[in-house]
Amino acid sequence: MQALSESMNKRKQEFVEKVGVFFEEKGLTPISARVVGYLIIAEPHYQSFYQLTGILQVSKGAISNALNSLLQKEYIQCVTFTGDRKRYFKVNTNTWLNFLKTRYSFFGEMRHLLDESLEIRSNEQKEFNHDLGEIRELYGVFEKELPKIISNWERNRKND
Amino acid sequence: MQALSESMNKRKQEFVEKVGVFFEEKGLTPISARVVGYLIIAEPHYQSFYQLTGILQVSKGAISNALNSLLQKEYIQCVTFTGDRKRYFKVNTNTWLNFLKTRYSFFGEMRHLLDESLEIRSNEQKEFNHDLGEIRELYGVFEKELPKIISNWERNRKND
DNA sequence: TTTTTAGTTTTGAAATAAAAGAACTAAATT
DNA sequence: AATTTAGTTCTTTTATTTCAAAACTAAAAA
Repeated sequence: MQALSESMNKRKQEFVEKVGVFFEEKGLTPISARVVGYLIIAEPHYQSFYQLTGILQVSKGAISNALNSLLQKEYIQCVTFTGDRKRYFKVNTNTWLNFLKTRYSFFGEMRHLLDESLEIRSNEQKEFNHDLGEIRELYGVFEKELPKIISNWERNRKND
Repeated sequence: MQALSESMNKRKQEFVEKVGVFFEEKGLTPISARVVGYLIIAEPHYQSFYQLTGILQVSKGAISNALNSLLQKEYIQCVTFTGDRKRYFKVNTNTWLNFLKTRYSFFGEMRHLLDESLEIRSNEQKEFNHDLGEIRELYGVFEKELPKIISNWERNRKND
């Protein structure tokens, strides 16, 4: 079992901080965001509940909530080892792919909202309606092209 | 000057509500999000401070803050008319294009964070490092392809 | 000059959210 | 059976956010 006081070097600390800010902006709580940041650079890349409370200096309750919410969002997953009761947590690399999928669902939702707005609007203000229509088009293009980029990449990946 | 009690029909109200939820998820406050929702379907597509307080039933202070924060984020812009002291607000269609640019800056930031994590990590845990590297690749591809999609669309647009 | 208009800023209340800490629980160990 | 481990859940504290209401301000109109 590692010492609770085990700490990170400056570069790692700054990295955790930076990823923390990034994912806070994306809607995670500060602690969840820092857990993700730390797990990206942790060695080994899986860390126990206990290690996380120690290295991030937060309460058990807070880590428990953070880990469970991250598990539920599939940012992380857990692994276990025979003869060790503890659960270890690591970032779910597949989910980082899913992030991209979420992002293209954003384009779809956006396109849909713009469709609906055009249905609602009269056809006065033609110029404004035209602008909305153009943007709708662009979101539609994204919606169509992004999956292609992903599946292209997936195909190349298999041929490694 | 329009009556303060002017109200929306059900469909419009639901639309405002829906866009409201959507943009709240993206980090706007409820009132800001509803302002955006309303401006998308408002006729005319520009609306005054006073009209917004009336139709959305919120205080002047709240609208003032909402409008200023939306202006700063460039979700909206204001227009004026000669002989009318009031400022009118409308959604900034250019910014909806910028949203996409913001989104591809996301891919760049993400790619950058993954680069840095690979620098920090030792080359033990080769498999995990390999996974991170692959994801980094994909984000890199997005970072490169999205601008192409946008400029393609911009080219077609001019040729209308 | 006084009043009105078109907002802004300040104040404060209410709601919500994040996290600490303590009490709890279920499984494993002794 | 008693204790330890590995967490979870509950309670409380603190901080932050969101908004209404009222006080304020600067420009325009009367």
